[in-house]
Amino acid sequence: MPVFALIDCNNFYASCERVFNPSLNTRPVVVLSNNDGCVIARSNEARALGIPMGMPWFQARPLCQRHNVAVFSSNYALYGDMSRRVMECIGMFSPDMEVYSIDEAFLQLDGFTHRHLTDYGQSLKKTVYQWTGIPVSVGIGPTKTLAKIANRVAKKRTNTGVFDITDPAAQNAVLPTIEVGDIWGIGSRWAARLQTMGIRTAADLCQADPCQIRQSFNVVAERIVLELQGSACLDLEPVQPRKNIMCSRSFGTLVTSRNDLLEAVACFAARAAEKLRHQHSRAGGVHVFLKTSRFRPDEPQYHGSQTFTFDGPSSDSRDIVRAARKSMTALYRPGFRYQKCGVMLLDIAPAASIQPDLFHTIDYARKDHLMDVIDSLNARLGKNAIFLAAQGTYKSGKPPEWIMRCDRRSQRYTTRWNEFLRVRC
DNA sequence: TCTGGGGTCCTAGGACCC
DNA sequence: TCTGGGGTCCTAGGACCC
Repeated sequence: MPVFALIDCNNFYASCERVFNPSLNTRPVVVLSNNDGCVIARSNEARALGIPMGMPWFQARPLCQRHNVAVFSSNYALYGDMSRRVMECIGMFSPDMEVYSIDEAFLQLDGFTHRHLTDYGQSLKKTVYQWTGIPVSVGIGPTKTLAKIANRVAKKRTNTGVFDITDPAAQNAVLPTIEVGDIWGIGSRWAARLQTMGIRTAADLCQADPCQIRQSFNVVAERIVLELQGSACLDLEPVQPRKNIMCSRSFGTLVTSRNDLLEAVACFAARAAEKLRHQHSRAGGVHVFLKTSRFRPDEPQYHGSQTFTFDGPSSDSRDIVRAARKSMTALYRPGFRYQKCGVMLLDIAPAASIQPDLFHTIDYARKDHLMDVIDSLNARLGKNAIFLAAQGTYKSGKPPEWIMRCDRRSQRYTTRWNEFLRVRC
């Protein structure tokens, strides 16, 4: 029988901030989304103050000021690098690992059952903390879904941060105490529908008839029932190249100017192209969208999108930026105050397997070489050491209006030479 | 004044094919 | 009066995740 462990970092973003700033250990900590829009991470103390996840910052602000909460803009350079370290450490505890998100990983521990699994979890937790400073919780179970539940229990109801739900007795004890909406894969819509069917807890869902759940919902829901019953339907997933690559941002302030939009969309397109090349793929097309703010119902609303298809697949920033600007030009209407735009790359395929058509004239070798040079310069000298002029050059000396706000970002301690932690003795 | 970003999978229905 | 059967592919929309 398989054994899965789910390792989940506790309040990951808040914990990252604390690693480099121990004075935060005694203060509630909150991290804001991109553009300082809303709360996306909270330390336990901030949770206890009743600051809900997703609360807009302008609403959370008075509460935070009253309670001396430390508030940070998102610092993805830091979180991404800390995540890499944590994952590297977790990976030493089993050859079979799936990095599930920036702060979670599954391990398969089938071969480890001769050890005491809880002890093994303890030593993992201790090692990650010692090597990275990040606290984690470990849930162990016979399926991924049960391991998720075990992790929840580990985090909320144990002092040790490790919980093993492999034993059926443990399952019988825990499942009735888990609300159906807290099960992995059951969102708010399904939870509401299940409630009306009289299914309120994980134990209720576990006892439901999988076929009937499939008929009422779909195969995904059926799998959740089976997983709760202990038959593993979900394996560890190998890392797959992305099928879609998106880059979008809300603007720092609402934008009216066509030139600003062209500059913004060029930046997003260039960033998306970098991600595309990083996974050695090419895209068949570019999708651009542009919209006004749904939170301003009093203002005229505009939602537009446009798809551009390449003659042959491309990963060349110049092609992708050109296509994005062309689409933006077609989308733009004067007289609106725009809140957000974005670029999505479509029909992504591995660069190596591109089938050129009989009359193709694209010199891939030459284009790839240029992009390699750009990417390696930026890797060596820092982000945007070299970029396309269409991305804008800050001629006026101050950043353009569309640049997102991040007034409260901490130092990028681990990825910038000039932002190292300084300690005064 | 101020409300994130980036993904995945499944299903139903329509177009189209032989 | 009477109008097949079986398949694939694509898209939009809806659900979910962190």
